[in-house]
Amino acid sequence: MDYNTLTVPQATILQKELKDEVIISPFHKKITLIGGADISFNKFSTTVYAGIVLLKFPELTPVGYSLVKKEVHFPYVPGFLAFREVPALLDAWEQLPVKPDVLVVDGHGIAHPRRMGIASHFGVLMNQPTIGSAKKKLYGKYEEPDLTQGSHTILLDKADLPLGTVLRSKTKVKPIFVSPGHLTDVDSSLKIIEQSIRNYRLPEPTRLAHNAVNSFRKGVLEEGYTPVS
DNA sequence: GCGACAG
DNA sequence: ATCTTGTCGC
Repeated sequence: MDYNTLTVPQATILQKELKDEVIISPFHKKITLIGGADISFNKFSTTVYAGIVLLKFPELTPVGYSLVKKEVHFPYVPGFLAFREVPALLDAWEQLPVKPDVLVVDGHGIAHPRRMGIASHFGVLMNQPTIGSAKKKLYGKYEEPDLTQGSHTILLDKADLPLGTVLRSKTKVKPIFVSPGHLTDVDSSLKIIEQSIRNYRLPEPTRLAHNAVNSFRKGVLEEGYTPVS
């Protein structure tokens, strides 16, 4: 399936089909390896730099970086981020020597109009446990959490069903939006993200992935899989 | 018709 | 998302 030639109406149909394959269930397996995925690109360019970082858990020390460059033509349309970023992430994924127990994707999971955010989309395609961690809300309603670190409220859909968590990852910073992608649920995704926060607002997996793809885009890091020495 | 709107 | 320097608040 070539996402580059899809129209938004066609992409909507695909999301509605994939939606039935998303599995929301508690994740209780022990985690020893966690991954972080993100994309970077130059404004107005069709080249995207994708990356997946592997980290030891619970230490959160980087183990390796998988970086790939790819051409994309699907535009950024709110609600359809997956059609723009998933293809490149799949390449980075296949390039990994070992797969992580759970992957944190920069974006939303089921906290989406059709419950098919990029984290759910990727998870279903790869049959892989995923969690969405976003910096802004896309869909849902919530009460602002207290300003102290760790405070959180629930992100709800129109029927008041839980979609995810609005988490104050650090004291007095804007909250982040955590939602299950695939093979995880609201509680376990929150627990895993809480254990992935260190000294910054964003969890280490996506924070390091973001740093990596930016370095890659600037030529500081090279394409391919690179183990950390 | 009017807001909202991941990256 | 990316482009950018200084500046404000704790």
